[in-house]
Amino acid sequence: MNNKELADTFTLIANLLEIKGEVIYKTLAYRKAAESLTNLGRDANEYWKDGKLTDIPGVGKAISEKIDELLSSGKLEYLEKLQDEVPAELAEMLKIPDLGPKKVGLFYKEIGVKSISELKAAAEKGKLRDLAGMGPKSETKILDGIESLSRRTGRAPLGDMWPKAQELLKKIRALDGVVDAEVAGSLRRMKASVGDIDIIVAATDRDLVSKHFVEDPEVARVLGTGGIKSSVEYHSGLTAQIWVHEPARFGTALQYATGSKDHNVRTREIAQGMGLSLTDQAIIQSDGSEKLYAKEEDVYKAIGLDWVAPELREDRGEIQAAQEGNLPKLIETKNIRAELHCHSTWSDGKVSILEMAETAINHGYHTLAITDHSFSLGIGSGLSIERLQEQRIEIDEAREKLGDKLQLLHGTEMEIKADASLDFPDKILEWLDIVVASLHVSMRQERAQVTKRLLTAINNPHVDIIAHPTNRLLPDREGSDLDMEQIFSAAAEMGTALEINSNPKRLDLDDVLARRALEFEIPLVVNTDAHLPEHMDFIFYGVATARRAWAEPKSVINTWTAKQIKSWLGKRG
DNA sequence: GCCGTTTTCGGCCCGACTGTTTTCAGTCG
Repeated sequence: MNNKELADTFTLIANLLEIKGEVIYKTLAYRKAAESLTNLGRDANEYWKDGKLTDIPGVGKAISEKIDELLSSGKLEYLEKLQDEVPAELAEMLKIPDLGPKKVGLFYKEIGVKSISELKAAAEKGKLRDLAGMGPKSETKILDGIESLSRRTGRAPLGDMWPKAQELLKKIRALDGVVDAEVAGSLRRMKASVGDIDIIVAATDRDLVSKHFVEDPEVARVLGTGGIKSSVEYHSGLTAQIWVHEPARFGTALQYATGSKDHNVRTREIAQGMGLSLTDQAIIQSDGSEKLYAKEEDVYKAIGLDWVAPELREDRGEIQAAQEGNLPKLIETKNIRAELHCHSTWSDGKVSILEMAETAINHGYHTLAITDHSFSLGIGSGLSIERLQEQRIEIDEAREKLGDKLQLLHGTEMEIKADASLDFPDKILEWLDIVVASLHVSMRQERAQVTKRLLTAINNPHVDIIAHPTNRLLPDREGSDLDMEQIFSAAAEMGTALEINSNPKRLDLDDVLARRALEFEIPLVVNTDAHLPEHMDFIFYGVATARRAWAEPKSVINTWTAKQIKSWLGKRG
């Protein structure tokens, strides 16, 4: 069982306990443990083997015993017993908007409703309205919620949501009386997948802004609207909400809505310790008076913290760093000066080598590596050794045209085959300027084999970069089952760089693994894997992921000078 | 169920909105 499966198990337990009506703090403890396992960056099996499960934050005696049972036997008696009382299907009903654990529990206990389809039938027959706390409106709301669930998209990749949020933001900023507006929530924290769009608005006429927001013709359903908060669902299935505040409260409002929840719990604790109460409206002093903050920086300052970049606000140590003045000087997109993984028409890219080179120059880069696929990747029309040698001629021609405007490197994205052999012999790898290795096939092999494939590449001194190491695809395809600790050890030993692939469908390594790689002092590289000139804009998402991993420019090789990159490659053979 | 710079017991962030009530419970973020 991997971390995600453990986390899913504890999330299920939390949901079932909540429906059962267990004290809320017990369910919170299970959720906290699930969250913690997801953000761990190390395989929980490692902790288990060392007998150190309780070192994991939020894991104490009871939960560590459950992890032990799950890892030993793959089963959990506690969960099986719990399911006798509360069927696991009930947890599915929690996905219906505006329906929570109390109501699900009520419907189950009172009229035996176990599934969404049974709930729908009961609502249509008017069987819900007479239950305690229910009425005709609540019944209709549930039917609307079920319908909305079928329309909703769930969490979507950051790359899909970000442009939509920017459009919405533009619309809102253009409204009368709007002074300022910013995205908040997981979108502002640049999480790889995002549930909905949160926007904080500073406005002089707050009602007018809310009115325009909910009356937009693209709105399918108004989920709620009040003096401060309004939320809507668009015909596309996307949901968005805005909080409208007076401009003087914009700082606390933005801080609050950016989250994460756990980060906010910490900031509030600190405020409490100072006799203050931090809310989305203001900081309330011990005498009850309000202090207003228009700027987020000043909110952090007021509770003794340096301003924390949104990408770090996950309660992964950033609060302590902010207290001690130790926050990292995070990498920025403008620090990126080289692209070391892209494709041309020689394989599955859409434009010529020269066009990619010009795009790189327009991005202000000093170095570009052309890394077309190698031959065993049939779908990417990979290059044979002969074709690779022919490609060198075109590279040299391009070099002549470009002069000193760009350092153009001839490389490959070499396939690591299913049997762990590499596509090119060492002689060819040595001849190339740069070697990026990756796998695209047989990613569902068992852990030992798929790990061995990456280790073979890492341990070859001619391989410089491992691209998209886990091969996950957002939103749904999980990465290969890899022993990441072994891979990190080997990469650290060999000095092989690991990629953060900036394509928003990949973002691989993810933030958690990239941070772990930095702990091993492994060099990172943020590449776009561009197949089109426009793809080079993806760098924004890759850098965001690097920021979430606490990366500083010096740890990312494509922030280095052209000379430094050339010299690094030269030393690697 | 977890945790400790007042605590090994007693807390655990805080408020908006809605629909049901007639002062509050449930849901959400």
